[in-house]
Amino acid sequence: MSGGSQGTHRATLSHVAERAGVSRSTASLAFSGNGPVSAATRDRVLAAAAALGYGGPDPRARSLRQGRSGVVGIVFDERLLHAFRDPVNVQTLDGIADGLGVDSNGLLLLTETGAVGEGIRSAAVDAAVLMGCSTVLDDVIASLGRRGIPLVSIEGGEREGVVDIGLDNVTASEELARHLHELGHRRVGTVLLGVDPDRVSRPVAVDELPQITAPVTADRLRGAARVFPGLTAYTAGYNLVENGAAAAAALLDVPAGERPTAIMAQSDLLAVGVLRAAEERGLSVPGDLSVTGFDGVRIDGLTGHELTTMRQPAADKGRAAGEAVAALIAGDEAHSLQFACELRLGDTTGPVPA
Amino acid sequence: MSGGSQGTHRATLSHVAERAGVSRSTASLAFSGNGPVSAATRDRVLAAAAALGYGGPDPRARSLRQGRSGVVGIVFDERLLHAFRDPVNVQTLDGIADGLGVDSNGLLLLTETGAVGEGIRSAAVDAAVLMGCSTVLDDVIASLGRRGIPLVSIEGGEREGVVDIGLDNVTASEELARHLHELGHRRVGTVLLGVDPDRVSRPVAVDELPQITAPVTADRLRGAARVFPGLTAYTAGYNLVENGAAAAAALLDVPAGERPTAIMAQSDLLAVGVLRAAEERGLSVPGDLSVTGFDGVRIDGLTGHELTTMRQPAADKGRAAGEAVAALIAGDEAHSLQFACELRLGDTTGPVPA
DNA sequence: CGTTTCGATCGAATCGATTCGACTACAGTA
DNA sequence: TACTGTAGTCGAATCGATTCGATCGAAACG
Repeated sequence: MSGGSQGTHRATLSHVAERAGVSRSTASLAFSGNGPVSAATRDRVLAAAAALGYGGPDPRARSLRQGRSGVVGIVFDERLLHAFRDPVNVQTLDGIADGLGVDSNGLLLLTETGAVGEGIRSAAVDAAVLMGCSTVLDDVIASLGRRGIPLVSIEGGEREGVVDIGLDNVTASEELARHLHELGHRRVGTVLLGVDPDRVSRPVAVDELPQITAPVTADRLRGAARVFPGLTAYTAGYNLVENGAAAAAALLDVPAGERPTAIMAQSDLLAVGVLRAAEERGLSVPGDLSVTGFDGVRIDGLTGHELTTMRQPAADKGRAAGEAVAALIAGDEAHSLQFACELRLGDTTGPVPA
Repeated sequence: MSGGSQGTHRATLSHVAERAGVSRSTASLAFSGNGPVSAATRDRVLAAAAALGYGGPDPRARSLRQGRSGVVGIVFDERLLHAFRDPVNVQTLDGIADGLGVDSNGLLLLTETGAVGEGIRSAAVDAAVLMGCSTVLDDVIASLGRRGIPLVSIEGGEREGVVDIGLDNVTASEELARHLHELGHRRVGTVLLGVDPDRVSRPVAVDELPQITAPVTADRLRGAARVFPGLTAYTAGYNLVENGAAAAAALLDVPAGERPTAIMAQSDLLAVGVLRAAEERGLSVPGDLSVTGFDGVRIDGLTGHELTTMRQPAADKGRAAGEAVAALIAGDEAHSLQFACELRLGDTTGPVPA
């Protein structure tokens, strides 16, 4: 099979109109159904189109004239591979598609890979959803804002001119911490999501909190620190199981007396990594170590444990974002929104070891 | 935070040109850098743009004039939620982004949810990659073909005018089957991916093979049937763990003498479901039942087993598709391609029970 | 000094549709 | 019969850029 070479000139609406013996405007009406056109005329136009192999109005011209493309941009600050390995993002995306409804012409994925840089500036989108929250996006926001493109962020924190859809991360995280506290835990570690665009894996001091540019990370840490002011934090960089395991290793491989009795992972994916690290070290969960996650996603194939975690309504979040986008495009107002999480007790947390 | 109401009229290149005291054409050159423009002039233009809050050339107008948008459509025939739960699709997508390179302006996701129907026809894409293979796509292919838009399919089988990037599914599957055969297995079941757009979960007779519209499913079944002509097949509909478990249940819950000694799942996700179903029934793997998968994806959190499977180069496949698209857009030729899979022995297959 | 050359700029055509206001019949109404 | 309303159609303006060929001035050259 081969391809390429799209023949000579392609038929346009003018050709169709000429062949059907009507004006361009009438032909246009026949296709869009926006004006009164007699059945006979419409049939003639459609027949002419078929004869010429005309594939319908050119979306480029249409969107120029109408001033909108029906496309919504989804901006990530990492590779798709990483973004979509996280079920939360996938659920959110699905929710967005759902919330946008049938008027949408699709979601335009804009990523680090050569697209955010230029792509975001030269993509014909009617609105954009920001799924990352790195500072790289500041440029994007300014650029799109100047073009008058409505913006909605997911877990991006409050920003001027951007509608944000998020979670009650602080209180949710605090609730998890309180659960551990009630079980008697006092020496607690936490595995953080990325703290900055570099995504380096490293220890983080609690007093670095103000410098953390990712709102999710900062808020979840803040909530935990309310209960455990002296907790040890280590950032995993990427939200992947292996990074969770690496971070957990750093927290666990310390003199026995300093080892935390509980680790709060900022996501379920990271928590699975923590579980794995514990297993490798012969630590029983929750006997020797309690582990909590965050998100409440189903992780396929995770057997043997039911994770204690906060369930977040990712799909609802996405749907809300989609609806906000639709409203903004329609010229209506939309407001920032925070969803509540729900504690789900599993079997990975237990009383502090004696 | 709220939004909406994009003020009055937005600045255009003409306004910028006027304010900078140059012609529109010069202003355009200053932005695109496509012609000789003196540094002084360019500065004046950029300054005028900044003063007016001009956000750069309108992508809609640009794409109309240039005849291309830089956007590549990715067509799915299912919800994003399902599509992206499969790591293979995610890897492939990432590969596509990679293969397209930096000229790309992003990937436009077109899905069942209100987008394939109309969206695909009214989306300004330079080319499209077909990721599903249901017959729904036939319309799409015709429609896009008429518009002269190059098409590349992933595992779509040979089609007139479409470049296909796939795998050696038949021989790969046969190799897996042969492995089981060498271990002594004779009574074998298989869990199929979807066989038709309905995605119903049901038993499938081997002589239904010609009617299976999904090439992947058909080819993998064909390969297995070469070794085990009488194998029992059950289609899972969707490629999800729970569907795999349900299909496995149907294969396992039969009189003891008829129960298969091995189950070949057409994907790793389905295989995990099979493992789960076996576990629920107290069957040991590979003691009582051997299980094979397909894909060789890392399934986060799958512990306790190393799946015997065929590793497929999903990212390479995606990259090849991306490169094919890039070539077609550039007017070059591109050719269909089949990648080879590689057998990876795990601990889920063993000798047939005595 | 006249001519060529080249860099910088400009005017105008063009991409392919949508849409608004105007125009024409023709039907219905008083 | 004259008038109004409406369905159907058309012409022309418009969306906002890119790009080709022409023009113009100055520098380089013989």
